[in-house]
Amino acid sequence: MPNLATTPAEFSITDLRKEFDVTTRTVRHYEEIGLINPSRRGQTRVYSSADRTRLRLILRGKRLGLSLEDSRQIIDMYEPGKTNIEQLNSLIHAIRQQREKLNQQLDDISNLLKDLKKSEADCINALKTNRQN
Amino acid sequence: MPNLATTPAEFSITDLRKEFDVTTRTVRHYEEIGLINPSRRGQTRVYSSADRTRLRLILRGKRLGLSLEDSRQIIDMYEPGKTNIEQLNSLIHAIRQQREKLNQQLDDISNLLKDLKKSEADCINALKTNRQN
DNA sequence: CATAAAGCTTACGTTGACGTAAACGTTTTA
DNA sequence: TAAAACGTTTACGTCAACGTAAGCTTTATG
Repeated sequence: MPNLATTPAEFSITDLRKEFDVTTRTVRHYEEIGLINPSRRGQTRVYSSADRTRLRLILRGKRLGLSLEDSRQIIDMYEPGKTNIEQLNSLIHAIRQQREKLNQQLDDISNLLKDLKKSEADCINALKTNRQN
Repeated sequence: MPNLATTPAEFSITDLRKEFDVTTRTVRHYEEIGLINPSRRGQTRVYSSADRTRLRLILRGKRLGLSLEDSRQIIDMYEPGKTNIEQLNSLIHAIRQQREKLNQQLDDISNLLKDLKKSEADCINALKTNRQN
Protein backbone atom coordinates (compact mmCIF):
# COMPACT_ATOMS: atom_id res chain seq x y z
CA MET A 1 0.00 0.00 0.00
CA PRO A 2 1.41 3.40 -0.92
CA ASN A 3 2.00 5.90 1.79
CA LEU A 4 -0.51 8.57 0.77
CA ALA A 5 -0.10 12.08 2.20
CA THR A 6 0.97 10.94 5.62
CA THR A 7 1.96 13.74 7.97
CA PRO A 8 5.71 13.37 8.27
CA ALA A 9 7.20 12.68 11.65
CA GLU A 10 10.17 14.88 10.94
CA PHE A 11 10.50 18.52 9.96
CA SER A 12 13.32 20.80 8.92
CA ILE A 13 13.54 24.33 10.23
CA THR A 14 12.41 25.56 6.82
CA ASP A 15 9.35 23.32 6.92
CA LEU A 16 8.29 24.93 10.17
CA ARG A 17 9.15 28.42 9.03
CA LYS A 18 6.95 28.03 5.99
CA GLU A 19 4.08 26.31 7.75
CA PHE A 20 3.82 28.88 10.52
CA ASP A 21 5.07 31.95 8.69
CA VAL A 22 7.88 32.83 11.05
CA THR A 23 11.61 33.31 10.51
CA THR A 24 14.22 30.70 11.28
CA ARG A 25 15.65 33.15 13.75
CA THR A 26 12.41 32.98 15.67
CA VAL A 27 12.41 29.20 15.76
CA ARG A 28 16.01 29.15 16.93
CA HIS A 29 15.22 31.78 19.50
CA TYR A 30 12.59 29.54 21.03
CA GLU A 31 15.24 26.87 21.28
CA GLU A 32 17.73 29.28 22.87
CA ILE A 33 15.33 29.94 25.71
CA GLY A 34 14.46 26.28 26.01
CA LEU A 35 10.93 26.22 24.63
CA ILE A 36 11.74 23.66 21.94
CA ASN A 37 14.36 20.94 21.92
CA PRO A 38 14.91 19.55 18.45
CA SER A 39 17.30 16.67 18.02
CA ARG A 40 20.23 16.87 15.63
CA ARG A 41 21.37 14.99 12.61
CA GLY A 42 24.98 16.02 12.66
CA GLN A 43 24.73 19.76 13.18
CA THR A 44 21.36 20.15 11.54
CA ARG A 45 18.20 20.50 13.60
CA VAL A 46 15.53 17.85 13.22
CA TYR A 47 12.09 18.66 14.59
CA SER A 48 9.63 16.01 15.76
CA SER A 49 5.88 16.43 15.54
CA ALA A 50 5.95 17.10 19.28
CA ASP A 51 8.33 20.00 18.62
CA ARG A 52 5.96 21.19 15.94
CA THR A 53 3.04 21.08 18.33
CA ARG A 54 4.96 23.09 20.89
CA LEU A 55 5.68 25.70 18.26
CA ARG A 56 2.02 25.84 17.36
CA LEU A 57 1.08 26.35 21.00
CA ILE A 58 3.66 29.10 21.41
CA LEU A 59 2.30 30.95 18.41
CA ARG A 60 -1.27 30.57 19.58
CA GLY A 61 -0.14 32.07 22.86
CA LYS A 62 1.43 34.98 21.02
CA ARG A 63 -1.81 35.71 19.22
CA LEU A 64 -3.41 35.95 22.64
CA GLY A 65 -0.77 38.36 23.86
CA LEU A 66 0.98 35.90 26.12
CA SER A 67 4.68 36.28 26.82
CA LEU A 68 6.94 33.38 26.01
CA GLU A 69 7.23 32.68 29.72
CA ASP A 70 3.45 32.46 29.98
CA SER A 71 3.45 30.00 27.13
CA ARG A 72 6.17 27.98 28.76
CA GLN A 73 4.00 27.64 31.86
CA ILE A 74 0.93 26.65 29.90
CA ILE A 75 2.80 24.12 27.82
CA ASP A 76 4.23 22.63 30.98
CA MET A 77 0.68 22.18 32.18
CA TYR A 78 0.08 19.63 29.47
CA GLU A 79 2.67 17.19 30.77
CA PRO A 80 2.62 17.35 34.55
CA GLY A 81 4.59 14.21 35.25
CA LYS A 82 4.83 15.64 38.77
CA THR A 83 3.14 13.14 41.03
CA ASN A 84 3.80 15.40 44.00
CA ILE A 85 0.55 16.50 45.62
CA GLU A 86 1.75 19.99 46.43
CA GLN A 87 2.84 20.53 42.85
CA LEU A 88 -0.47 19.26 41.54
CA ASN A 89 -2.31 21.72 43.74
CA SER A 90 -0.20 24.65 42.69
CA LEU A 91 -0.65 23.55 39.10
CA ILE A 92 -4.41 23.54 39.50
CA HIS A 93 -4.14 27.00 40.98
CA ALA A 94 -2.12 28.23 38.03
CA ILE A 95 -4.56 26.70 35.59
CA ARG A 96 -7.49 28.41 37.28
CA GLN A 97 -5.72 31.75 37.14
CA GLN A 98 -5.07 31.34 33.46
CA ARG A 99 -8.68 30.41 32.90
CA GLU A 100 -9.82 33.51 34.76
CA LYS A 101 -7.58 35.68 32.63
CA LEU A 102 -8.93 34.07 29.50
CA ASN A 103 -12.50 34.66 30.56
CA GLN A 104 -11.65 38.31 31.10
CA GLN A 105 -10.22 38.34 27.58
CA LEU A 106 -13.40 36.82 26.22
CA ASP A 107 -15.31 39.63 27.83
CA ASP A 108 -12.93 42.27 26.50
CA ILE A 109 -13.11 40.89 23.01
CA SER A 110 -16.87 40.73 22.91
CA ASN A 111 -17.03 44.34 24.08
CA LEU A 112 -14.46 45.47 21.58
CA LEU A 113 -16.26 43.60 18.80
CA LYS A 114 -19.48 45.31 19.78
CA ASP A 115 -17.74 48.69 19.59
CA LEU A 116 -16.22 47.91 16.24
CA LYS A 117 -19.50 46.73 14.78
CA LYS A 118 -21.06 50.01 15.79
CA SER A 119 -18.17 51.97 14.31
CA GLU A 120 -18.50 50.07 11.08
CA ALA A 121 -22.22 50.72 10.94
CA ASP A 122 -21.60 54.42 11.58
CA CYS A 123 -19.10 54.51 8.75
CA ILE A 124 -21.46 52.83 6.36
CA ASN A 125 -24.17 55.26 7.31
CA ALA A 126 -21.85 58.19 6.77
CA LEU A 127 -21.09 56.83 3.31
CA LYS A 128 -24.78 56.56 2.45
CA THR A 129 -25.47 60.09 3.61
CA ASN A 130 -22.52 61.28 1.61
CA ARG A 131 -23.86 59.59 -1.48
CA GLN A 132 -27.16 61.43 -1.29
CA ASN A 133 -25.54 64.85 -1.48
CA MET B 1 -30.03 68.78 47.17
CA PRO B 2 -26.68 67.24 48.10
CA ASN B 3 -24.43 65.96 45.39
CA LEU B 4 -24.59 62.23 46.11
CA ALA B 5 -21.84 60.04 44.71
CA THR B 6 -21.69 61.72 41.35
CA THR B 7 -18.92 60.50 39.09
CA PRO B 8 -16.53 63.41 39.02
CA ALA B 9 -15.75 65.07 35.74
CA GLU B 10 -12.15 65.60 36.73
CA PHE B 11 -9.42 63.24 37.83
CA SER B 12 -5.92 63.58 39.15
CA ILE B 13 -3.18 61.29 37.97
CA THR B 14 -3.35 59.49 41.28
CA ASP B 15 -7.07 58.91 40.87
CA LEU B 16 -6.42 57.15 37.59
CA ARG B 17 -3.43 55.27 38.90
CA LYS B 18 -5.49 53.83 41.72
CA GLU B 19 -8.57 53.11 39.67
CA PHE B 20 -6.73 51.22 36.95
CA ASP B 21 -3.82 49.88 38.96
CA VAL B 22 -1.04 51.34 36.87
CA THR B 23 1.87 53.64 37.72
CA THR B 24 1.90 57.37 37.11
CA ARG B 25 4.84 56.75 34.82
CA THR B 26 2.60 54.64 32.64
CA VAL B 27 -0.08 57.30 32.44
CA ARG B 28 2.49 59.95 31.59
CA HIS B 29 4.01 57.66 29.03
CA TYR B 30 0.68 57.42 27.22
CA GLU B 31 0.67 61.19 27.14
CA GLU B 32 4.25 61.34 25.84
CA ILE B 33 3.24 59.29 22.81
CA GLY B 34 0.04 61.25 22.34
CA LEU B 35 -2.55 58.72 23.42
CA ILE B 36 -4.01 60.99 26.11
CA ASN B 37 -4.11 64.76 26.27
CA PRO B 38 -4.96 65.99 29.75
CA SER B 39 -5.38 69.69 30.32
CA ARG B 40 -3.34 71.50 32.94
CA ARG B 41 -4.09 73.51 36.02
CA GLY B 42 -0.79 75.33 36.28
CA GLN B 43 1.70 72.54 35.84
CA THR B 44 -0.55 69.82 37.20
CA ARG B 45 -2.35 67.43 34.90
CA VAL B 46 -6.14 67.41 34.98
CA TYR B 47 -7.87 64.45 33.34
CA SER B 48 -11.38 64.64 31.91
CA SER B 49 -13.71 61.68 31.82
CA ALA B 50 -12.92 61.40 28.12
CA ASP B 51 -9.24 61.02 29.05
CA ARG B 52 -10.26 58.39 31.56
CA THR B 53 -12.21 56.50 28.91
CA ARG B 54 -9.26 56.54 26.56
CA LEU B 55 -7.09 55.12 29.32
CA ARG B 56 -9.63 52.39 29.91
CA LEU B 57 -9.65 51.51 26.23
CA ILE B 58 -5.86 51.42 26.10
CA LEU B 59 -5.73 49.03 29.02
CA ARG B 60 -8.40 46.83 27.55
CA GLY B 61 -6.30 46.69 24.41
CA LYS B 62 -3.28 45.68 26.46
CA ARG B 63 -5.17 42.81 28.01
CA LEU B 64 -5.87 41.63 24.48
CA GLY B 65 -2.22 41.84 23.54
CA LEU B 66 -2.54 44.92 21.37
CA SER B 67 0.36 47.30 20.99
CA LEU B 68 -0.17 50.92 21.90
CA GLU B 69 -0.18 51.75 18.20
CA ASP B 70 -2.96 49.23 17.63
CA SER B 71 -4.93 50.85 20.40
CA ARG B 72 -4.33 54.27 18.96
CA GLN B 73 -5.83 53.11 15.69
CA ILE B 74 -8.84 51.54 17.34
CA ILE B 75 -9.50 54.56 19.51
CA ASP B 76 -9.30 56.74 16.43
CA MET B 77 -12.01 54.58 14.91
CA TYR B 78 -14.44 55.86 17.51
CA GLU B 79 -14.27 59.46 16.37
CA PRO B 80 -13.88 59.48 12.60
CA GLY B 81 -14.72 63.11 11.95
CA LYS B 82 -13.23 62.41 8.51
CA THR B 83 -16.00 63.00 6.02
CA ASN B 84 -13.71 62.00 3.20
CA ILE B 85 -15.08 58.98 1.35
CA GLU B 86 -11.72 57.39 0.75
CA GLN B 87 -10.85 57.68 4.41
CA LEU B 88 -14.17 56.17 5.42
CA ASN B 89 -13.57 53.22 3.14
CA SER B 90 -10.09 52.60 4.46
CA LEU B 91 -11.46 52.93 7.98
CA ILE B 92 -14.07 50.28 7.26
CA HIS B 93 -11.32 48.09 5.90
CA ALA B 94 -9.26 48.54 9.05
CA ILE B 95 -12.25 47.81 11.23
CA ARG B 96 -12.97 44.60 9.36
CA GLN B 97 -9.36 43.50 9.71
CA GLN B 98 -9.48 44.10 13.44
CA ARG B 99 -12.70 42.17 13.66
CA GLU B 100 -11.17 39.24 11.82
CA LYS B 101 -8.23 39.22 14.17
CA LEU B 102 -10.54 39.28 17.15
CA ASN B 103 -12.54 36.37 15.82
CA GLN B 104 -9.31 34.42 15.46
CA GLN B 105 -8.56 35.30 19.08
CA LEU B 106 -11.97 34.07 20.15
CA ASP B 107 -11.19 30.79 18.49
CA ASP B 108 -7.76 30.57 20.09
CA ILE B 109 -9.14 31.31 23.51
CA SER B 110 -11.88 28.76 23.32
CA ASN B 111 -9.35 26.13 22.27
CA LEU B 112 -6.96 27.09 25.01
CA LEU B 113 -9.77 27.05 27.55
CA LYS B 114 -10.73 23.60 26.39
CA ASP B 115 -7.14 22.44 26.86
CA LEU B 116 -6.90 23.96 30.29
CA LYS B 117 -10.16 22.43 31.43
CA LYS B 118 -8.85 19.06 30.43
CA SER B 119 -5.55 19.68 32.21
CA GLU B 120 -7.38 20.71 35.33
CA ALA B 121 -9.55 17.58 35.21
CA ASP B 122 -6.46 15.44 34.76
CA CYS B 123 -4.85 17.06 37.77
CA ILE B 124 -7.88 16.50 39.92
CA ASN B 125 -8.01 12.89 38.84
CA ALA B 126 -4.37 12.46 39.68
CA LEU B 127 -5.06 13.85 43.13
CA LYS B 128 -7.90 11.40 43.69
CA THR B 129 -5.79 8.47 42.59
CA ASN B 130 -3.02 9.64 44.86
CA ARG B 131 -5.39 9.78 47.78
CA GLN B 132 -6.38 6.15 47.38
CA ASN B 133 -2.82 4.88 47.82
C1' DC C 1 6.37 75.20 60.88
C1' DA C 2 8.38 71.29 59.41
C1' DT C 3 7.84 67.22 57.07
C1' DA C 4 5.39 64.13 54.41
C1' DA C 5 2.71 63.44 50.24
C1' DA C 6 1.78 64.48 45.60
C1' DG C 7 3.15 66.71 41.58
C1' DC C 8 6.56 67.89 37.90
C1' DT C 9 10.75 67.35 34.29
C1' DT C 10 14.79 65.26 32.36
C1' DA C 11 17.22 61.49 31.19
C1' DC C 12 19.41 57.22 31.32
C1' DG C 13 18.41 52.01 32.17
C1' DT C 14 16.04 47.59 31.37
C1' DT C 15 13.55 43.66 29.51
C1' DG C 16 11.52 40.75 26.00
C1' DA C 17 11.52 39.18 21.49
C1' DC C 18 13.53 38.90 18.04
C1' DG C 19 16.45 41.45 13.55
C1' DT C 20 20.55 41.61 11.16
C1' DA C 21 25.16 40.94 9.73
C1' DA C 22 29.36 38.27 9.29
C1' DA C 23 31.63 34.18 8.25
C1' DC C 24 31.47 29.74 7.37
C1' DG C 25 30.07 24.58 5.95
C1' DT C 26 26.88 21.25 2.99
C1' DT C 27 23.83 20.01 -0.72
C1' DT C 28 21.00 20.81 -4.68
C1' DT C 29 20.50 22.41 -9.27
C1' DA C 30 21.27 24.83 -13.70
C1' DT D 1 31.56 22.89 -11.65
C1' DA D 2 29.82 27.13 -10.19
C1' DA D 3 26.34 29.27 -7.94
C1' DA D 4 22.15 29.10 -5.45
C1' DA D 5 19.80 27.29 -1.50
C1' DC D 6 19.84 25.67 2.98
C1' DG D 7 22.12 24.91 7.16
C1' DT D 8 25.12 26.48 11.22
C1' DT D 9 27.31 29.76 15.17
C1' DT D 10 28.45 34.15 17.34
C1' DA D 11 27.37 38.52 18.50
C1' DC D 12 25.87 43.05 18.35
C1' DG D 13 21.53 46.00 17.26
C1' DT D 14 16.74 47.45 17.81
C1' DC D 15 12.18 48.65 19.28
C1' DA D 16 8.33 49.00 22.47
C1' DA D 17 6.86 49.96 26.92
C1' DC D 18 7.79 51.39 30.54
C1' DG D 19 11.27 51.44 35.28
C1' DT D 20 14.08 54.15 38.03
C1' DA D 21 16.70 57.80 39.88
C1' DA D 22 17.75 62.70 40.58
C1' DG D 23 16.37 67.02 41.72
C1' DC D 24 13.07 70.44 42.30
C1' DT D 25 8.20 72.63 43.48
C1' DT D 26 3.61 72.80 45.52
C1' DT D 27 0.09 71.23 48.74
C1' DA D 28 -1.69 68.93 52.71
C1' DT D 29 -1.12 67.51 57.64
C1' DG D 30 0.39 66.33 62.53
